[in-house]
Amino acid sequence: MSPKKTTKAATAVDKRRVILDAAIRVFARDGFHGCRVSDIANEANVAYGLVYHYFSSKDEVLDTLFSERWTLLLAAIEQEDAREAPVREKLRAVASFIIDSYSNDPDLMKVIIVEVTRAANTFGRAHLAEIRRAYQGIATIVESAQREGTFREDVSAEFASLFFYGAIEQLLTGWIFDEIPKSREEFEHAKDMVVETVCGGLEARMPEHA
Amino acid sequence: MSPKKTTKAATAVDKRRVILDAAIRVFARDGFHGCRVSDIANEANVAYGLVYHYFSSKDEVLDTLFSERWTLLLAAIEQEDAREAPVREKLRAVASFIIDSYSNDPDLMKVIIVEVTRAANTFGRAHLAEIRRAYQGIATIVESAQREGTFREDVSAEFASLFFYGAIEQLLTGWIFDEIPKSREEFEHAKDMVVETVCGGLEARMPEHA
DNA sequence: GCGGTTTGATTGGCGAGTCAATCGACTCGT
DNA sequence: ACGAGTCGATTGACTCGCCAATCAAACCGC
Repeated sequence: MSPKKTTKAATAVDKRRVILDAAIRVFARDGFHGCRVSDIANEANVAYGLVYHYFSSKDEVLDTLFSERWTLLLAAIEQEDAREAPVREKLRAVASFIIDSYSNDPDLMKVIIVEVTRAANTFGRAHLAEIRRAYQGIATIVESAQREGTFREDVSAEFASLFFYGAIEQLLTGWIFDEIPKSREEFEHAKDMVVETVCGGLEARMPEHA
Repeated sequence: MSPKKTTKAATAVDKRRVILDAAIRVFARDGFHGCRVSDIANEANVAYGLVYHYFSSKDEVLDTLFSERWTLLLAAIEQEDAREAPVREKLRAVASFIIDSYSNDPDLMKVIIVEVTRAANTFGRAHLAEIRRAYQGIATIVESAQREGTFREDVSAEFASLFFYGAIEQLLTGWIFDEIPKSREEFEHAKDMVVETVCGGLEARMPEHA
């Protein structure tokens, strides 16, 4: 099913990978609809037809890029979910994972967010289930915090997870469209701020009203 | 520049409007890229060419839909901004405006969010300035709350506004893709929860640490 | 010389945008 | 009143470029 160098090895590069990496750059630059398959082939220095040797369609290239990465995110969330630690720490780890993903590979994250996550009409539809799993993972983390009394219960875990994810996505969107500066420090600072804000809003208040 | 019925009036419907309304339905159903101009014309029961009589391109139809509505949002934000009232109330009004817009015209909001706001690559680019103005308006509201001590200052107004808007947008996205139930009560409840969560996280804490 | 890889010219269909022709409301001269 | 003339609104067949996808042939590595 999957290609590769079982025998090839050594000098031969994995062309499939080369194509995927080129696609990331092209999709990020021109958008999925704004580029031609030949642009991808060119960027990869590969013949047009080879793209179709490895992928059955232009869509499948995007699908693959998305799934590859999203799987990692899901794993990260599930791992935090299982861990024994304060909520803040868990959520901070999730925020950190997403933001680091962006800082390490802005193009890929741009493609995932702009072309898949947000374009849920066209593509997202196919990936809705995977996307939903991420929300649910976060919701699970929130729920356990509610159960142990750290988080208030009048904001449902489901909504809380949407807010949390939404805030982070908006952050990335800001970076993607150069609305806000991107530097190592900004990224770190941003993590603190999202977690502070959302967790702050979700934490159960001491009986201190007035 | 603008169309007619100065004399026409009465029976004559404003075809331009009919086309726009049809476009909302078609864009919402099939997506901007997934539909043909002829689909819009058909839905509007109007000849193909008429679309081009009123709009110079398919893009312009979408642009018009976006701007029409976004202008209202900006006005609402600016109005709240100017008003003398507690932050929570102002932000609640903004959240309310957006969520009500969705509940009154889900298709239009779907189009705006899915095809413009989030597709900032293609279209958003053109509307980035307008979109930014919304963020800035919200940020201004946050700033004034910081100045008067209601909101903490270690979460910048700029980021706070991103979180706030992001949370709301994610909410709409959830509704758009049927991830969460949509009923009058859900909408109201959702407003409370976003505002509670975000404002809760942004409010200055009483010197109560431990 | 066989099986998997790589090539790129070719094709087929599609859809945005054009345009020339018709329609019909309103004007105005008689 | 009436009809010829005007001009914007409306029509839909057609063009034209583009691009996803195919495919037959060349090209290895073993």
